[in-house]
Amino acid sequence: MTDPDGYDDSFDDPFQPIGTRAESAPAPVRPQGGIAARAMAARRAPDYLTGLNPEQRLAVETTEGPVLVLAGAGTGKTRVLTTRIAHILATGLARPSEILAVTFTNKASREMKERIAGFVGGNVEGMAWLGTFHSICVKILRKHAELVGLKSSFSILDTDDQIRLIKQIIQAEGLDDKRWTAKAFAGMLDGWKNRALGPKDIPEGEARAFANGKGRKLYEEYQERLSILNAADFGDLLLHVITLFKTQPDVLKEYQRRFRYMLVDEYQDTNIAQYLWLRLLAQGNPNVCCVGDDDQSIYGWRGAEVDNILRFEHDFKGATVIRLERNYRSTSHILAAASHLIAFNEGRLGKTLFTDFEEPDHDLVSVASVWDSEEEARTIGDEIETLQSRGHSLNEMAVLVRASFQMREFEDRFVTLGLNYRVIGGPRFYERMEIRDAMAYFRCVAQPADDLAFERIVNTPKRGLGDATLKLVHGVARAERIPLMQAASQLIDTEELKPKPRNALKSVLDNFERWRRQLDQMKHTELAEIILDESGYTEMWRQDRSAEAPGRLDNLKELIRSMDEFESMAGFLEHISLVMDRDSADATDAVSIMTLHSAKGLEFDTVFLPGWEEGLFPHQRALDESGRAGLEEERRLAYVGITRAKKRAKLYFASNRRIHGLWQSTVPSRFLDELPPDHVEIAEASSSYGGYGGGGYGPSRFDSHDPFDKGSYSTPGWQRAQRAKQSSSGFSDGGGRGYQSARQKRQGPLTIEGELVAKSVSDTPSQFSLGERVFHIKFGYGAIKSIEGNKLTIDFEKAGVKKVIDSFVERH
DNA sequence: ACCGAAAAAGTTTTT
DNA sequence: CTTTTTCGGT
Repeated sequence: MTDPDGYDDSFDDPFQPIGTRAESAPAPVRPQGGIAARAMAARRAPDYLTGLNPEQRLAVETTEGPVLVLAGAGTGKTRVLTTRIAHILATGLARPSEILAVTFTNKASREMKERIAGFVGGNVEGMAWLGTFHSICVKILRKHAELVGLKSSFSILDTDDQIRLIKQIIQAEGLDDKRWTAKAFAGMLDGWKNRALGPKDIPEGEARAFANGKGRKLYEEYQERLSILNAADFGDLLLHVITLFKTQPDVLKEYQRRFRYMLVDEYQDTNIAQYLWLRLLAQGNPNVCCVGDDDQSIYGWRGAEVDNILRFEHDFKGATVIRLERNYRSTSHILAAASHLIAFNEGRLGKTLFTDFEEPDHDLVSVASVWDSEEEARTIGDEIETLQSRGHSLNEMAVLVRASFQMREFEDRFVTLGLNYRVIGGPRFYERMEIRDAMAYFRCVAQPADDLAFERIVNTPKRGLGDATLKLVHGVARAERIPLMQAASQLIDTEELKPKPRNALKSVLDNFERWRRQLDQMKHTELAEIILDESGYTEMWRQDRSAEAPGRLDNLKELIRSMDEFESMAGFLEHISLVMDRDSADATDAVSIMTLHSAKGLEFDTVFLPGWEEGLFPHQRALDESGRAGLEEERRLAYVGITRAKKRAKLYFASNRRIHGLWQSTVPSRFLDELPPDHVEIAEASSSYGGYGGGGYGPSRFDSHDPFDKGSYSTPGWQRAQRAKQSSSGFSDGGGRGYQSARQKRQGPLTIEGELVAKSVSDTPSQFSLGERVFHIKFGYGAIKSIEGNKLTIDFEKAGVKKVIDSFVERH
């Protein structure tokens, strides 16, 4: 791309439309459905359309007006999106630079680019407006920065910079930064910005909730600081563009005119700000196509507004809604399980997935009970080995957990088994300490006014420049209104500093000056190496004898290697703030371990789903904090998990789990009871199972290990779903008394029609006394050493000292 | 200014 | 039980 902002791109489109467009003609405006257009499309019977089913084809060919494509899991969503773009290009309806295609992640936009390239023959450079919400906003903002009070060279703060900045503001305000943490405020800020609320717009209640009513003031101050630093945080990228569009009608018109067709991926994940952004653009042009699945909305907790997709028809008048329900991924059992489960949710647009993929020998969805997380890992490890020995590739297997702490147990087990695995997710490459440090050095060289970067590395490695010195520098900087580095160099010339810090500071500044001079003279990768070397940074890690140190050095090498792809240091820094995920394109065969959240969009032949227990999944916190909505989001997460499986879905629940160091008994997840019995098998009981089911709580049909007993299937929720499902035929299952009466007796978490009312841990004082001899199903006999509420510390005769919950032991 | 010990907290994640 | 962050002593 010759033009860096891709905006004033000339008409040298790399795509040659299949249509009859004259070479020098301006963009054709053709009435959709016009005879010529249809003839044009028909003439070639383009091969890109031939493999589509009727709904997919409709979604591709309905180019005019608002379109909502409800694409269930595995129904070819990405295919529709990319084919639609290819179709618009091929029929000459728009040029590549006139299509806006928005995704959430860089990964998604990269994939889309690749797939469009497949259609159009390699060159997708013309698709200047295919990218994430944020990258597109940056592109717009760089062009019009002055109109919203920024300079075009503004820098983008990442989460870490943001937190440190907030911390400074909180301290400057004289607040206790322990009582009012920067992290907490960052969370509130995020919430506000997700809803497109500026300092003046935030609700009074929320403004008061933080720091004795200083919330609004802090927000204002934070924005002020950002503008002084000529910086924007991630939320600002969107908000500034919204402001720009609202205050500059001519600019808005320009973009409305430019974007003839707009596409949004994963629409169920959009927040309010993103919605408003889209609405502004769509005002001038109704050709908006949003693709999403309300049943896969799992990011409500970070601001995603399911309402956006639920209200689409209302918001975009005359919208065509197309449902993609034919699933190309999973067996009928897996689909039945997922569909039955998700039917328990109320607020949904409703889709029913179906498939032709039906063979008598398909595995049922399996549910297995295990004693504890250790046995869970052992069982899954064994099953993986069995599958592997039958010739299944490890790449086609995944363990999907609810929370990351569950991963360790599997890693441990797989290590002892010598099973190859990879963990997906976790800290991103660019979030690692060493990468951020190195980046801060580069930023200081390339952007001398980058205070946050300077602060980060001024004393890394240790140079004897602590708080005291830094405070002085800060004081000068604030008084003179100059960047920290400039302030530091002034300070050196005075006598205010003691000789030791003074020399240290001087040597740091001298270094930066030297590096800056070398910036234009040598290759940026070479300079980067020199910087890390001469600053003593690499040496610092070489001295470090901790286990991670070698890995960190490797990461630094990797960082330098990745810089090679960029033209210059500045070019590298420009891109890095928005795009830098490590491409772990690992060729080795390995089982994947990841959270359910990071599994969205992926698929595997076999999916292992451990930890289906109340409190963990659905997670207690989701229930406590968001009630019904929280439960429904958890259920969607379960739906996402099951639908990742192509051939085999295997679910597990443990009767006992160690949470925060103490053993707790657990109840099988209500989601297990929401699965359709005909498509589920209860897996064989494990040998080590002691016959102690459910930890003394109410029964679940999964307490039974008799493979012939599929349980009663009569929980209230199950009946409700049955009624919903069969309401057309008037059929209703009348059973269920047995379970209900048992449920009323149980002492565990109290639920009323799926809504949790009591907390998980009982607050009644323990009925045990010190020194008492007790029996525990796992650890055997022991004596009570101490009691804290319902937590007992017990010295077991065989197992040693353990902490357990009192409901776990009985008097003896 | 730096290091070690104690205390606190401990879903989910992208840009 | 772990990991991370903070506090206090040297």
